[in-house]
Amino acid sequence: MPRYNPADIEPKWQNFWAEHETFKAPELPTGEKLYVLDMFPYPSGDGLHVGHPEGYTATDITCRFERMRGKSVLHPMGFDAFGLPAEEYAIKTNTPPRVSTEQNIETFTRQLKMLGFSYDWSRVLATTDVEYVRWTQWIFTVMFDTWFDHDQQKGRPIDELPIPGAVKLEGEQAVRLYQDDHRLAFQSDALVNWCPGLGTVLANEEVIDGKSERGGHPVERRPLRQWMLRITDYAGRLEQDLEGLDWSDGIKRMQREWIGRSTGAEVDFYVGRSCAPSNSNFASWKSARATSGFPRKPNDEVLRIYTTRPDTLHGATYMVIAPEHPFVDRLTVDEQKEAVQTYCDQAAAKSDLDRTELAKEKTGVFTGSYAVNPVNGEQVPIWIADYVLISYGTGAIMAVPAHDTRDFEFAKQFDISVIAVVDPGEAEGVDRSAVLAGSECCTEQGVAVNSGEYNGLATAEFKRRIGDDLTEQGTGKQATNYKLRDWLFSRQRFWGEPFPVLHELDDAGNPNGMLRPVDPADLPVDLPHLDDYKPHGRPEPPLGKAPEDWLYPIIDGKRYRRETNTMPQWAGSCWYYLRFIDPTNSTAFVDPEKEKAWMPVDLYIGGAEHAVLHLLYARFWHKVLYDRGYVSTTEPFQRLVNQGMILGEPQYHVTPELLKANEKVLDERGITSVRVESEDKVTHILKRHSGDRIIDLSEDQTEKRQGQFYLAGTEIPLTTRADKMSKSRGNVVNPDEVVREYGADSLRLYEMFMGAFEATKPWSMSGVDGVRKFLSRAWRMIMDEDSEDLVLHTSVQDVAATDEQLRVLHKTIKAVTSDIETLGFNTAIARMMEFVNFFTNQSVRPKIAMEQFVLLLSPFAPHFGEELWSLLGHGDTLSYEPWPRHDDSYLVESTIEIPVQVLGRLRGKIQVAPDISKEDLIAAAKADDKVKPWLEGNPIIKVIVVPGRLVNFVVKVNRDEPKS
RNA sequence: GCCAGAGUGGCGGAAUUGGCAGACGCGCUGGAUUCAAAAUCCAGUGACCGCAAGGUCGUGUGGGUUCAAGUCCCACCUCUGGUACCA
Repeated sequence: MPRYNPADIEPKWQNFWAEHETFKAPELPTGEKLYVLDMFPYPSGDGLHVGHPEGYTATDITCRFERMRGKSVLHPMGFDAFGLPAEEYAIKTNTPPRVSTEQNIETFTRQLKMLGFSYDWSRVLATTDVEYVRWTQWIFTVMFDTWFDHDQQKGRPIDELPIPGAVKLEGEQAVRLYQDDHRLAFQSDALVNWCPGLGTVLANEEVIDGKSERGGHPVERRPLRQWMLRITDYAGRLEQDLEGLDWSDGIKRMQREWIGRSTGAEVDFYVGRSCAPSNSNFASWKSARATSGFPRKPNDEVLRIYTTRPDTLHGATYMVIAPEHPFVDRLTVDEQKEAVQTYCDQAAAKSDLDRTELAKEKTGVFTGSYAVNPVNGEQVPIWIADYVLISYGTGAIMAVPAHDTRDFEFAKQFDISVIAVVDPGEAEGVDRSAVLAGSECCTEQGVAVNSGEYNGLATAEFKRRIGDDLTEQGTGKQATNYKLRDWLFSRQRFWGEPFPVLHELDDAGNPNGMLRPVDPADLPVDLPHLDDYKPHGRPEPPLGKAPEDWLYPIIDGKRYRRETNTMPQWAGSCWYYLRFIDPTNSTAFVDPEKEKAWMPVDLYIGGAEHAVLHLLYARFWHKVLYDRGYVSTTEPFQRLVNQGMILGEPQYHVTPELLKANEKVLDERGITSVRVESEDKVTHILKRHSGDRIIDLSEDQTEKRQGQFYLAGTEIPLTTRADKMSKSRGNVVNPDEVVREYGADSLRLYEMFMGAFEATKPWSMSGVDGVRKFLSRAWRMIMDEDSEDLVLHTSVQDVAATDEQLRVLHKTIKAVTSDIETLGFNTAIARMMEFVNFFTNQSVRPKIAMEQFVLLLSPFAPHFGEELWSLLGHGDTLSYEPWPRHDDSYLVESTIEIPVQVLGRLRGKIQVAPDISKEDLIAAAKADDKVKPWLEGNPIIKVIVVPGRLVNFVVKVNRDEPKS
């Protein structure tokens, strides 16, 4: 009695594929190429999550489908294995990170293979592989060797950097320092995100709401010397090139917002040498500027600000500089020194979290000095306030309270005058007179007032005019700014790539500030063995405790100290898609010919959580490699699709109050609960005992009345909600268990059947059961389950198909093919279910139809497909069988059903020939028994006919004579 | 607060873009098979009224456009994600 038994057939075919290297990709594509990539997993200690196989199955279906359509498919897999979580796990389990990482990779590999993905496993890599690290470090040296030429908008070799004569005169050291100052990889002393909980600094992208993305530890601002990558130089191109990419609008928008391009003007306000500049000094400064023009770098005489609204210059009633601004000291008058000092100290002590969450009320302090507004010669007071950030624009602003909400709040707080310079007109929701009187703030565009010669200009025109005027006067210029900050690239942890950089030491053994990249021939710089690599909460990296011979290499008689920071987790994932093309190359990171043949990635699938991290960083590295001639495309990932998140099964929640009030009732029913906290809310998930396990309530323990769920037979209201899978909620689904119980093909099929690929959707174990039943039904459609041996069902015969059978078959081929092309996997499966429902009822099932069906199903359920393909009498794998093609001529039906509406409501249905004429169709509709009564006594005004779809009669209803 | 996306039976979800709402699956009900059960097969299954034929209502809420609205427009509510002094 051979039933469908995945436990037998799945390992069998997995072994077959491995033995025959069925999915080995050619070195170079033969014919049309297709590079399909999954976001490689981070091999955590928990093993694969059911979220992983969702994307992996989607790419696998696409690959298997396209292989059958004759394309050369590259479909690799690897592991992103450096970084914090792996290291934390290693510490927790007290194993060296390399050992625990390798164990985790082994688990992941076993699980991935168990799911039957058609990866070319000969290309597998991990970012922690020494040979991989070598090339990650090599790419870093390329970044180190590159400066960004803003005129050409291109990264160029550092020895092409023009050195100013003055620097040259200072000697070789000065030249080297000047170069270091321009490299894409450089060191900086800026304020960084220091996370004591993790014992490392973090990139801006890794800080969310003032907490670390990993672990949610608080993050504080600290000045520390760190390695940075000059991603801001590429901000313009990173934004622009999004245009040509086939990504979802959502992800593009998120990247655009993160890059945060804005255009406006930089304007110099005269501050002179004294704290209250005089009019005559201002006048002479202004006339000097008219001839000298706007300097690239401002001197001490001016305070340079950035604004997106140069049209509101006349409304600037005060200025603000950030507490960290270099002019704070010299602009502070003696009487204000103490107050300013106190304020700046407070601001420095504030964490990012304090600055944002406690930002309800504006704070600030007056410096006592004034600047002169270049457009009208007015003196305006200069304040210090932490609502201005040192890291954006010039760290200083002109404040226009009438037309900027933040400035308005500040002005109200400190009683500063408000002058309206934009008349918003009679717009809805705007109190025009209040705005003009300065008692309300309006940020909308409008027409200029109180702006001297500019009065009457519309905002856009004003901006253009004043931009030109400022340029001519040498007091300002158009400027573009980005929210994006340079990428903080070093970490004070052990488990990452060591920087291939050496610090030159002087005779006393101290670094002299000179850097030397490690020679490419000496790469990789491997991690040394450390007995203790644990973080200690201080910013000194653990590699500082490395053995002397590692830490202090001697080259050409010179002693160096190695850089002891390590690279962040993101380094390895920035270029892995390139290494997959040529994973064993020992002379280059990728062979140029192969790179050209396979790139770009045609389909990239992964979670949306990488929108501003991995996807931004990888694009940046790719552009640098492109500029330096190492890759042939400007963008790495042509088409990107984000899979939706898979949530746990819905669970029943009650509020803490209800739980307390109903303790007794719940107890009597053997119901227990699990407390969960999310954000600031606390709820309790109701659970019950099953043996010695605690599981979720069953459906019949609840009931729905008037749209509200209650605990069955009680008045206790329940909220039902599907949440992210987490151990604390007890709703994590383990793929191993699913495969054991239902098989890999069922898991794959279910993940695709759950709903739209990009939608968030809840897990349901009975849904897995449903697709498993479908596979069993499909098995029985072809195989005789009652026989002792593996024989075909007697209905499966080598005969021609009937017209109806052909129609069903070709309809299915057509639908499944186009659904796979658009990643509409759920509906493709529904169509195949319909096919099985139809053919199970056929007493004769043409073998050819069964074979075509098996081919259609095989990308979804590959083990099932291979097994039946072989039972249908084929000797080899079906992986390269031609994909079934549909023939439209089989799809035509002899009669079609047309709905007939009267006044837009369905009143009848008629059977007609598909090619019926309009007139005949109307006549047939009128004649229909169900339709007739609705037309009687009501004159037809209009008839709407949509050929092949419907007929709709628009009638004049005669109210006086109701129809009988 | 701002910016996206979503809200469809008891549940997961379909719906060629304005043309028969609820495909497909789960669950449920009834029947067949069985000593019995599991499995399987068949039928039914949005709500309400009706013996029935049939009718009325129905895609978060309220309005609108249209012969026709889940789909388009306006206002609002709820949920999910992103973002948060970026001048």
